[in-house]
Amino acid sequence: MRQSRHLGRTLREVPKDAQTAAHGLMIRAGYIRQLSAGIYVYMPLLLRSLNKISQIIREEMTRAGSEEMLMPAIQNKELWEKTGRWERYTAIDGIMFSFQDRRGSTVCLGPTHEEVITEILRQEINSFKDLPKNVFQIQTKFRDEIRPRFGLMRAREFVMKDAYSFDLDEAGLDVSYEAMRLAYHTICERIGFHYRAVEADSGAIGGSGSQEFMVLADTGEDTIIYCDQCQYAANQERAASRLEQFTQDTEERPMEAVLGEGLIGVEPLAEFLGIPVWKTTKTLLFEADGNLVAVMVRGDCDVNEIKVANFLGGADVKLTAPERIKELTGAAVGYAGPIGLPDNVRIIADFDVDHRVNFECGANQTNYHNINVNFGRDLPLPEFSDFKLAQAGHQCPHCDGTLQAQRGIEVGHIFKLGTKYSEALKCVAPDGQGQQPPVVMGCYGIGVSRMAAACVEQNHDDRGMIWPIHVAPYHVHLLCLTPKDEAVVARCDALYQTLQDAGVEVLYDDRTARPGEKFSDADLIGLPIRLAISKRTLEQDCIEVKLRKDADNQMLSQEQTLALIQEQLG
RNA sequence: CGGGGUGUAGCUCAGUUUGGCAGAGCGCCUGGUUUGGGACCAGGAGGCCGUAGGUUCGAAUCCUAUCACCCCGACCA
Repeated sequence: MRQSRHLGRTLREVPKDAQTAAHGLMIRAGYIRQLSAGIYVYMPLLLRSLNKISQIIREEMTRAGSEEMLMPAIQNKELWEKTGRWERYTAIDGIMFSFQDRRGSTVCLGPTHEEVITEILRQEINSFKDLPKNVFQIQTKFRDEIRPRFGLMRAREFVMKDAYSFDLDEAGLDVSYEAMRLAYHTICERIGFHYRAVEADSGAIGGSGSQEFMVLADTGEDTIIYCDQCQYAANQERAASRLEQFTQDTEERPMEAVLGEGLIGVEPLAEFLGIPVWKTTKTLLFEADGNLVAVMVRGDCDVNEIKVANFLGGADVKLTAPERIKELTGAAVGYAGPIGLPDNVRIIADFDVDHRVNFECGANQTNYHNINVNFGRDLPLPEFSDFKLAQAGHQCPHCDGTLQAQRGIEVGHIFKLGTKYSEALKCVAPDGQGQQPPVVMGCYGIGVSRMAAACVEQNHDDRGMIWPIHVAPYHVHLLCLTPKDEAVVARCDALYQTLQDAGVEVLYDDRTARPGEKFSDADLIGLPIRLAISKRTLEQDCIEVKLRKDADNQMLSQEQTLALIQEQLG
């Protein structure tokens, strides 16, 4: 492509809307233009990268036995009502765009396609012999995100690959899931990501097992918890951890309420009371689908709200408002405790709250703290489960290692869905013996446009992008540095043709700009191989070659240049 | 949804407090000098000041409404 004809000019100044370095680079380099909040135009350079990422995904999905199809973006309300998700996605979460058509029917723009594909499979499957099936599509998805962010990273309209597997039983699902898992690893490796697969929470979509594929980047919206000794890695939403255990007092002391004014936070509290922080207890009040729940965790921990929600059967869990806390506890916020709460408050506690002798907790009275509290004597045993947020520094749940934390961008997520959708939509596989069991489903998503954003996020410097060659918009950026010199132009034109004939994708900067501007634009656009030709290189009968990721350039003959390009493409 | 902020030239922003000719830098166009990391000189084009209404002799500026975008929070396959 001749750059003089290319659409997508570069900007010298960073647009004010840029929220991350990579987001700013995408705008400055002419890859994206914003149309409205979270809605972007994919300019020619970006589209080429998206197509390459899509092609890699397409090849690996096909290789793994999935078949490509394409479903409509517009879906009808009735289908979503059958699975009970209409209300959740529109009224409660408000994430789905919906509107009325000419005839007054309510329709939506698909944020995901479980309903549609399950409905289709219901029609297509007549026997257990028709299974398994696995299909995928690469398509624009619509989600009215509450807070679009970071350009393509969290957009309201975006490109997604979604795949769905249909099996006779759990064992079949395991096979399908494993094939997808391996394909996802291959896809990430081919694109060139520095990434990690982690255990994940399956969230509102439902189901049992799930893993996320996380591209490692400090600007990622998710936190990954991983072990420094074994292979354990999980999204912080899901991660388990063990806490350091301490020697307990040998005898129980009498409980008492201690006055300690204005103590904010567990450290000052522990210091004031003369006890270790691990003896303190945080009690947080939540409303779960309207029911009150008090959650206790050890003072040196935080509550993982997702674990609480899962424990309560997928309830909508929210921290209780301060005014309500005052009503319930009779104390200012910060003094809630398990003793003396109203009867309608269900008390649940993290495992590590237990097995402590003479611990502290809030007294439900402003400025008062109960010390030397003991389960069984001062209050009944609450329901125990895992409610704490795993943090760096905690111990690994599987070995003696210490957990570490790192930020990640979720580019892929694979789920074992089970029969939630097939049951709701009656997608069954007659077994020939009179039974009609629902098919067992899996679903597998990849954020295609998010992958492009993650790629830039992970590969850039202060001057611009540094694309991995297999997803770069073009392989080579050819710069004609002296566009007024006919001999130089002729040489560039010839090389441009030669490269294209050899199957090399070239962006040819034939503009009448000064060399400095061309170098800056080349750095910004970030194509992996830069070739420069000028009067100077012509005199030496060679080409100046520079890899975007390297600091130095080299003068090579045309043969050497072609060889180097082939080597890079290999 | 709650709190805050911003809408003025293609981009980044002054000007609004205290009403009085519509501004700067970058970019763009023309001519000239330059020519390997966004060069210099001279000249030029370009804005219904987000939109609608109001106050006023006079509104980018004050008032009201409204729309859009951004940030923080809540929330979020």
